[in-house]
Amino acid sequence: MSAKLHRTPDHSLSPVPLADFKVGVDNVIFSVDTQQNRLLVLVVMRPDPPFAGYWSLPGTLVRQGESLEDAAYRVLAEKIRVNTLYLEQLYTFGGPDRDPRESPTAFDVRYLSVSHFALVRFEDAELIADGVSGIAWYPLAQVPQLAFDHNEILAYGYRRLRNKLEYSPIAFDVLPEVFTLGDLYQLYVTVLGEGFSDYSNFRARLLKLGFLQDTGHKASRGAGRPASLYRFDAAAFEPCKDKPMVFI
Amino acid sequence: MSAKLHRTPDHSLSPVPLADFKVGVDNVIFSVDTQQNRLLVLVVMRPDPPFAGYWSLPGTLVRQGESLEDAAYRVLAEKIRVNTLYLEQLYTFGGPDRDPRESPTAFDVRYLSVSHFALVRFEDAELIADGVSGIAWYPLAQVPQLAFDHNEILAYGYRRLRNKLEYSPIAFDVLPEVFTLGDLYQLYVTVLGEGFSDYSNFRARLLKLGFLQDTGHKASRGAGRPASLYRFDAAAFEPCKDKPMVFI
DNA sequence: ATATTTATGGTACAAATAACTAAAATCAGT
DNA sequence: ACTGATTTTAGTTATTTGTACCATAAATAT
Repeated sequence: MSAKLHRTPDHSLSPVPLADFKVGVDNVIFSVDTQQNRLLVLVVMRPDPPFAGYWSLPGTLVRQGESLEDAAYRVLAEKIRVNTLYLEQLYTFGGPDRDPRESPTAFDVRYLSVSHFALVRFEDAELIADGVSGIAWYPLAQVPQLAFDHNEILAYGYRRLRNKLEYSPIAFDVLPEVFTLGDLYQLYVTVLGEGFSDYSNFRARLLKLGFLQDTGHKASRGAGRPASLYRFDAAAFEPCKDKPMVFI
Repeated sequence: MSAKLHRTPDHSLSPVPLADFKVGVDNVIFSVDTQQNRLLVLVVMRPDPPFAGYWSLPGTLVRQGESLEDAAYRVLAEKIRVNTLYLEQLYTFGGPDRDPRESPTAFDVRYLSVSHFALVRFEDAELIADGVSGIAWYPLAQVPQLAFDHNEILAYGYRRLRNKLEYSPIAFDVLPEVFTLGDLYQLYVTVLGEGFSDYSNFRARLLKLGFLQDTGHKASRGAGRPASLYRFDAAAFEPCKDKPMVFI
């Protein structure tokens, strides 16, 4: 708790001590099990203090020479093997007292978390169990109390997921390469609930937007007329950038 | 550049050196001069290196015991005297090499910027000239090259401003307490350009949404029929939370 | 075969948006 | 005090878009 003089960038000499930070990234990683229609969140068990024995969002501290995004990708790669994914920055949580390592007496180090939001394909995703700490997909509704302020971060991520689903083509980062319109609709229902158009109107709208290309193949799984299989056409999506996909 | 062993939270002993950070906040502070219909950004002159003599976004480094938001408010209060304003977190810029103080040889300290987005009423805002460094409102189009990656941050802030204007009642944080529908329309035009509804349809929509209460008074400034003065009714806005105000 | 299930392709109605027209209330100048 | 310019206000109308609902097609299960 040294109260030395620090040189600030704007003025000459200031008696106000600056905080020293370690910066972490914590990832809210979502996936959707399209078989069971469940929205899943990736959590890892903390073996060491603080919060030993608690589940938490997968995170790490940023290393020398590493960008925030690099760190976020690294965490992801340590926990899960995927080839495709979506990732963006979410929000930065940085109040004092958010990490017990920095309180109550020590003003030495602050821990700040730059949270990220990621989506992976459930089928492709292979969890990496390192034997030391647990790792698991949790259905969103059943996520227990997490370490630190991670429940708050998760809530923030879920809000972002819902918003993005409305305007962005992120659904296609979660679905398999080819999918039926029924799959797509179910995905929206699993994440958003039932508060939007019925299947028929959803269908009509998506097809009219014109970025779903029919593969010509059919999917037949059990009863019912076989559904056409579609593929997302990223180029054809461009004009639809600002148009909503669904109306919540 | 010590390569000591660091204790990481998740594992035992790791030879990977973590980065040490100073955390800054940089504010994109917008205002609108409703007299001259100009969108303005607040910039300050840097008296000291790095980037001495460059304009930059007003920023500061986070102090011990201070939250990110507190730091953002502090910067604002140091530069400008206002009673009402809007402020929210924008994005966190944290790559290595974004601050010359951390490169090229030194891995000692990284500088990370948690940018914030703020709106103030131009009439209320009184700039605080501390004599040492300059401070000025710049029309957005005429902002020169700024220090660090601040032009990028500014671009990000402007995108946020446009998006918020579509769905949030932030216009009323910039306008005076009472205003005419013409004022409101002009504000939207200055920020968004001409790419949306004409005045007549804008008017009809806003009035129908029902959160503008007529004060009963009229504004007469020069030629033309005097316009009714309105006030924003925050309570009545609630139901309109998700409805767009304009269509871009 | 017949019922059941799921996919597909519609229609009809209500609501919202965009383009446009006209009237009302002021001012500036003659 | 009339005239024209200017700005606010108040509509009308055509077109598009969203919603609710229905009919048929193509498969499976019994």
